[in-house]
Amino acid sequence: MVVSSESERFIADINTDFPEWYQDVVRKADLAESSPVAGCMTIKPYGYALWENMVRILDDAFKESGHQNLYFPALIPESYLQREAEHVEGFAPECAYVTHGGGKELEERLVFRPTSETIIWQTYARWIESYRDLPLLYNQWANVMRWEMRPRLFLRTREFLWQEGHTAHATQEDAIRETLQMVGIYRTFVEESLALPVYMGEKSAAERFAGAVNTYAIEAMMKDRKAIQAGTSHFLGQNFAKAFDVTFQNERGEREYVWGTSWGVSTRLVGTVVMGHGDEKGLSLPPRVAPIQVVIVPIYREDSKDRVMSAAAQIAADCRRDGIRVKVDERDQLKPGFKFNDWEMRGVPLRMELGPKDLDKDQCVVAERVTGQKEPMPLSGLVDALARKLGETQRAMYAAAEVFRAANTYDVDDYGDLTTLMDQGAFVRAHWCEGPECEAKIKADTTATIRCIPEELRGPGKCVVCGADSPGRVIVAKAY
RNA sequence: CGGGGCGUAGCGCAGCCUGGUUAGCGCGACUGCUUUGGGAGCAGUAGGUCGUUGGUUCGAAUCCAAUCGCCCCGACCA
Repeated sequence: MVVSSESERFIADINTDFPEWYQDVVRKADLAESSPVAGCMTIKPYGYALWENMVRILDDAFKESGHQNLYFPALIPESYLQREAEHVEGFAPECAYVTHGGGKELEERLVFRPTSETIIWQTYARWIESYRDLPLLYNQWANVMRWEMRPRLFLRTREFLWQEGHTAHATQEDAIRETLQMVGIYRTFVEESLALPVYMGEKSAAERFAGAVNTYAIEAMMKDRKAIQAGTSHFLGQNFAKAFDVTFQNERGEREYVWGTSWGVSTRLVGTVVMGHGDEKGLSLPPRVAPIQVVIVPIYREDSKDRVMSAAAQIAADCRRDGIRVKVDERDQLKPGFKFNDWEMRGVPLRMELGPKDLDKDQCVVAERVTGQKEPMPLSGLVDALARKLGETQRAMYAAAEVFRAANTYDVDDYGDLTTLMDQGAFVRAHWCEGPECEAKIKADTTATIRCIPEELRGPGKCVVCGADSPGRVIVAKAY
């Protein structure tokens, strides 16, 4: 416990003060800071590099599945937003407006997009005429604005970065297939690249996207045992097609409304990684998205400096050639011990210590961020060994997150047990009759919500609230 | 928007209750020397409209009012 009391000088204790810990890590790991405008954030280079790595992997997956990127403007005429009744009701309270331009008040106010369905469907109406134009599989990377009342860096900011896919299809089946495909891509990304297991399933009616027929989501467990929605995919039915009159002629020459989907993930994924893997030492990043995968800390005296530094530079060059993201910590005024702690706090998966004693033995010492284990490694074949170790770390982090989630997930059939567990923080798998009253009661009693309805938990039982027949268990948890 | 807490150097804080020289301390920054395998030492230097506005007073970081912002808990949310 000496270690944790030492650490308290730098970041708050993750076990006793999680929100403070989160703030400390985001700021001291140099991910982001708050801005002069309340609720907005400045994403710093280290945090942005993390986001860029996520973007690259996702963007590749979108393109491999046949999607193209495009870009719609940030400003939307207010009247567009009002075309779809449920949609406007859902978003109106959190819209920000542009009212003046060129020194004059505008004739029609412009909404800074809270999401782009309206302007996109307005446009799709002109782009789609025939079944030959379908499907339309488009995505955009953009910023959006929602005037949230309680902002937190990355988790809930008024402006954030995201991607929003908007597709149009000739048939309901195609649109549903697309909706499920995309939430599946998100699941693969979060599990394989962010090393966090998720529950994937449909949202309850109360949690559904405003304007959607069905919403699917992936939910991950954070270190405080709360849930975070890491990605969503919506089957829009023909709601927006009807609101914006988007029709096509089918092969028989008949007019039909198109079927739509939309899906997105945001910079909230950065907060998800922070809270999903962080520990008492700070940030801990999965190798696949870590901006720096290996940091080399050179150790030397004046007489051995040149020798160590040139060896470090050589190793770094070899790593880069094989696609490993490596950095040599050349800061001359800091002691190695400080650097060890600094890079651990910033979540770098592997640290290499390289000093004269190592060079004498043609080796280096490599420490793992997750386990704290140190081991000597020979310089010959080093790059392959590092690549292997990065892969092991990626898998170990997923396994650890899975163990943590399993230890905090309970099948519950008694309502009293459910409320007790929600006070402690946990995922509860409980039967639910699908009645909105029972869902509302859980929320009123515990502030927890039904996060999603996973397919793999389907099966008959009795509702944990009212005892009526239930078609399956759902995930109940407090959420971000 | 309701409840609670807080705004003093880049960061963290003391000073305020009980008004009074030149507003302090730690960390960080800068310079020099010595150091460097788990958070270095010494010496020196720089850095402040005390959140903002107004009021009380001979005199305000300190008392009063308003206002802005931040954090936590609730309602809302990617």
